[in-house]
Amino acid sequence: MLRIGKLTDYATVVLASLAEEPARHRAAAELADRTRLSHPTVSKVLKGLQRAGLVVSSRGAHGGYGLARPPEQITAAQILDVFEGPIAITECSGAGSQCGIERQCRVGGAWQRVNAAIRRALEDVTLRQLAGLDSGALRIADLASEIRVHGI
Amino acid sequence: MLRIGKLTDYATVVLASLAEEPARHRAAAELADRTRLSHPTVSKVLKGLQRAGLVVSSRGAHGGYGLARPPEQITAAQILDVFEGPIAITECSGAGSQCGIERQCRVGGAWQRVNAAIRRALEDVTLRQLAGLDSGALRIADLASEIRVHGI
DNA sequence: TCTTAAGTGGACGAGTTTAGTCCTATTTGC
DNA sequence: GCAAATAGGACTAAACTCGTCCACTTAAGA
Ligand code: FES
Ligand code: FES
Repeated sequence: MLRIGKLTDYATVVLASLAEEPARHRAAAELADRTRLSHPTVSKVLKGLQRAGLVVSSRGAHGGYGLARPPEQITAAQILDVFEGPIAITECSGAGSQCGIERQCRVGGAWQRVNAAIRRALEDVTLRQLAGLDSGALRIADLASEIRVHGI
Repeated sequence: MLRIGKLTDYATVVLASLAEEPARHRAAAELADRTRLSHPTVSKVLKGLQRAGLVVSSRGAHGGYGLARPPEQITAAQILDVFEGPIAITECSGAGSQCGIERQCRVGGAWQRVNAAIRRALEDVTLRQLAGLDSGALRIADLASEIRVHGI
């Protein structure tokens, strides 16, 4: 149903790899090796993440990338924003939207609420959780995933 | 961030239009007029919805489309499924996925949980709510939208 | 100082997906 | 039989995604 781009998926994998040892910096080539992705692609992903402020970089020989913050302070929503852009679930949201039928359509508002709800859910998920580093990580399948929307 | 296709958006608008008077059938041309969309597009959308079982059709002169069920029995998730397909939030989910790095990647599981959470949220939203027909519809902006994910 | 290993930025093209239109066949009411 | 309507599918044009590549910059170390 809903889809995120491959780039975002790659970003998650790369970040998860970095999260294993948050203190250490790693070169793009090393990350490419660990994640089994091609070097140019990992490089592109990291460039985006750096511009977004999720990772910090050091140039020159012995350079590399590291997490800008501890894994529990990086959320899925932040990762999504990097490559998916600020686009909302529907075209008709926010300023400058050229929907054309906004007048006779009351649907827009409801979708935006759904959108906001999803966003909040994504903000509750941290990189630490995505990377499976949480204490309860191994029992992940047993935990109850409870999600609820009130008053859409 | 996450995006749904225009077709899905159109489908919602058309269904909302049908939901205003669930009992009556309407021709595609009339719906096109109401929604300010082009006739071929509305037609395509309705064909899809019919195949998915969300609307029923009658052919021949004086034919038209009507909701297959009352608006409160049609969910946002069902509408999404029609045009967005069964694809999940990431490529690496379910059978036949050719991710290639599944082995060294623990991220997949977490994304699937996020995906499931979003899906449940969408299943809680009915067409009646999307169309703004609910009793509290006019106060929609005041209601608290509460969404939460536990134990991702 | 010079070399080399890294990141930075942007451009590019192939491939895929989406959106919208059109045409033809089929069904039904008059 | 004719007109009005849906059904199905083919088709094209446009948009977007992805992955790659190249020229440039920065810094470490011999
Ligand atoms: S479809 Fe654009 S505002 Fe409703
Ligand atoms: S990226 Fe495919 S399983 Fe993790």
